[in-house]
Amino acid sequence: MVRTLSDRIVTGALLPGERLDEQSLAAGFLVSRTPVREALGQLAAIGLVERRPNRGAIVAVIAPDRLAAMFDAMAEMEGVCARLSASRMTAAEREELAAEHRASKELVRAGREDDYDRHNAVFHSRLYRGSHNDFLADLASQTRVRLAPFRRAQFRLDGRLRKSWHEHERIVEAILAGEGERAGAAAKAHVAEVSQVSAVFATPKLTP
Amino acid sequence: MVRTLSDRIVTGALLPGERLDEQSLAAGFLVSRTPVREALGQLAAIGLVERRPNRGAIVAVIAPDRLAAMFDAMAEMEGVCARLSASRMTAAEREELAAEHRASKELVRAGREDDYDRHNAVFHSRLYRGSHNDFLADLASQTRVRLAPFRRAQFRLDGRLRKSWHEHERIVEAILAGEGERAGAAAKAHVAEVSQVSAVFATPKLTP
DNA sequence: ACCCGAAAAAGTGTATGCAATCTCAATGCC
DNA sequence: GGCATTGAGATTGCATACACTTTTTCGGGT
Repeated sequence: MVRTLSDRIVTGALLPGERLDEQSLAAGFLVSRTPVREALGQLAAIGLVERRPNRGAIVAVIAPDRLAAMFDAMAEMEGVCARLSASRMTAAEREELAAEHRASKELVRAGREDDYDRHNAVFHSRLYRGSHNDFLADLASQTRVRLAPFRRAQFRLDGRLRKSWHEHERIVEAILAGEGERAGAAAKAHVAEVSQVSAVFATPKLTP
Repeated sequence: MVRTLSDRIVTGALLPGERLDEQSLAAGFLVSRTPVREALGQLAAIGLVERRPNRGAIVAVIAPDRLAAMFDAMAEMEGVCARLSASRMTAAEREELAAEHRASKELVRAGREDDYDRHNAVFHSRLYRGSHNDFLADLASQTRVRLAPFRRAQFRLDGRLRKSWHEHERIVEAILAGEGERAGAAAKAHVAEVSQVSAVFATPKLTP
């Protein structure tokens, strides 16, 4: 249930600022309000929803400043992960990363945005796991999830798909070459780019 | 109430592995089980307690591997914060940091471990805030809290107080000089040292 | 003496009910 | 006409109750 709600927020089925009424949710999930409340509590702790005392919960709406900070932090974390990946990934991990990256070129050529989005998620996940630090990887994944609502439609932008692929290319090259610093810098630059692009979508659609 | 429980875990009043019985807690706080459950849910989301379905909650007991990963990640995060602090801290922030650091020398000389512990918390907090990235600072603080139960008694060790102060010294020097890379490296080294020292206390006292 | 199994006890997960608080709108006052 | 106020409706927060799972204990058998 936490999973379901989390997905709905991440995929944009629930927009930032949208009200999360306990009763409606309870009715929707065919359970009572108690487990709903518990789920909301957990989502609030994760940071996906915001709980205002006696005033109900809403999908977390993030101030522009904080959003920028989150993207900055994300860039730093991805940089660290990429740097560590360059020195710690096994040969098998490197090959898988490279293979999937090569395969994704076809998605770019065909302009299959949704498929590339899925690939992108896997790519970044590989980067996190490649650090061989599960905690850091979890932290990075979590942050990525929290940013998802604000990064969603970026691939719709003209030429973004191709640019994203080339940025990935630089990261992969550096990792394969075992050059940690360069990989880290490339990953940081990649996220910074995404941050720029995503700023367009940052404005919440509904703020009643 | 989340705060209270969190404090008890961090300060070691509740040890890792210890059982958190909902009824007892409810009785202790003079409330019903419902709010206790909610608090436990939040603490579980933060990672301070572990919830096993139908088997109750315990204070989070962390596997040695994961603990090592957490300290590694902590080192990277502090490194990033220190690097950013070197370039972003205001003159006032730099002065406060340096002033408090200098003042703490007296605590070392007098061997006042508890006071130094408090100073240490403030010092690191300043480092996080100095990054001028609230999200990153929050992330670092949270991780620091989660590690607290395993880092608690480190200052009891012989000479650790003095060593800690000298490590801080290097960080402060680099930040005042505006040398981000050096500050980052010093902070990383500092946490790595703490990690080493804390490994001694990592073994959970009770695993029934 | 040890092990296995069943029943009781303890404890968690969920549902429901009630009190407190907030929202919103209509009304009265300036 | 605009603004504060008050009441009704709606919603959250907490307490209690019950069903279900796990654990413990006690008895019997090997």
